[in-house]
Amino acid sequence: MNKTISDIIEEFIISSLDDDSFIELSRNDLAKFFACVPSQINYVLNTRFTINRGFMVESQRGGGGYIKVTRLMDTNENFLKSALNNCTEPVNLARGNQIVNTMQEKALLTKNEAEILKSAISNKALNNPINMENVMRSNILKQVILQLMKNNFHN
Amino acid sequence: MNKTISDIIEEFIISSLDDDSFIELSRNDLAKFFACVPSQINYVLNTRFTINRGFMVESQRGGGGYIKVTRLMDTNENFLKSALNNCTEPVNLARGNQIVNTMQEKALLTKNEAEILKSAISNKALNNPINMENVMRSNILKQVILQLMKNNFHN
DNA sequence: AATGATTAAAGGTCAAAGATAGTCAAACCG
DNA sequence: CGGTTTGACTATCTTTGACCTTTAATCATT
Repeated sequence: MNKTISDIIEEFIISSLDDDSFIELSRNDLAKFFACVPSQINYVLNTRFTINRGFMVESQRGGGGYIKVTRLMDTNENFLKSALNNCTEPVNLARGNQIVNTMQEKALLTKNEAEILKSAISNKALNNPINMENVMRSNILKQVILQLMKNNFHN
Repeated sequence: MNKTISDIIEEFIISSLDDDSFIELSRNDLAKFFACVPSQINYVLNTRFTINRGFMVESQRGGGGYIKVTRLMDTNENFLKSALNNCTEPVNLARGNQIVNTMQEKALLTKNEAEILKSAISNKALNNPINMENVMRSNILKQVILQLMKNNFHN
């Protein structure tokens, strides 16, 4: 709704990170640009650009000082890359579920999302013998919907 | 029937929910508008906008604080049943996406979950001409992983 | 030219003030 | 009595400013 100055600064920094994996900022210049006190920048960095949210902040004081914000490519990305590699060849049910479970462990999927996905790749969803996308798709959706019903209503 | 101020606030919020599935309110502004104490708003939310009645309330304190009221369509179960019925016959891409989008609008799927699902039923995921579960599964997973990468890493 | 001292230019910390929202129990009213 | 209204007190998030620390640049001395 009503964005705070902190929200706006956050957006600015994130949008500046679009292409590069890091940027260097000047705390004072940023504060001037947004007409706020310099410590406001620290507030934004401390509350928004945490490790938990996938960022790293380094800085240097003194003349020529700077603040460097890095978007972390943590092991999650490596895992996804390797999993994607796995998918260049057929994936059986056990292996598929294992991949989904690991994604959930790594918080790349919520429990709900993992359940949705596992129902999408279940044998039930995929056991269509004929080459028909629409049929396969309807099977997948059917399974997902059944799963959602189970999640949302207890019967 | 003499309406109480609580009833009137309830009606106001519900009418604000016309098309959108949620709105964000300012507790203080609303209280001022209805010339009541702010905690009156909490009373209305606690007694009228319950899960049981098909609503969800989220909020944030402090500067830029807000109250977000989401309507959880109680016709959700009916919609799922009808969608499931749809899936007894082939579902083309447009129709499939439409179903997923509606599930998202009805808060049955988060944005993330909807994206996952749409990538799972995309033409890319399903265009395998041979009757092989494992191949289809790996295709689906591949698309989902690509989507997750897009969600989690900006490149 | 080398070195040590001083100054200027960053960024950091923390607590108070400001801005919202939440809780709970007493008072009120039908 | 049961639902509603009110307000004092509390909790949480944001903004601000005074004071602190670190580092580069400069200056003075030998």
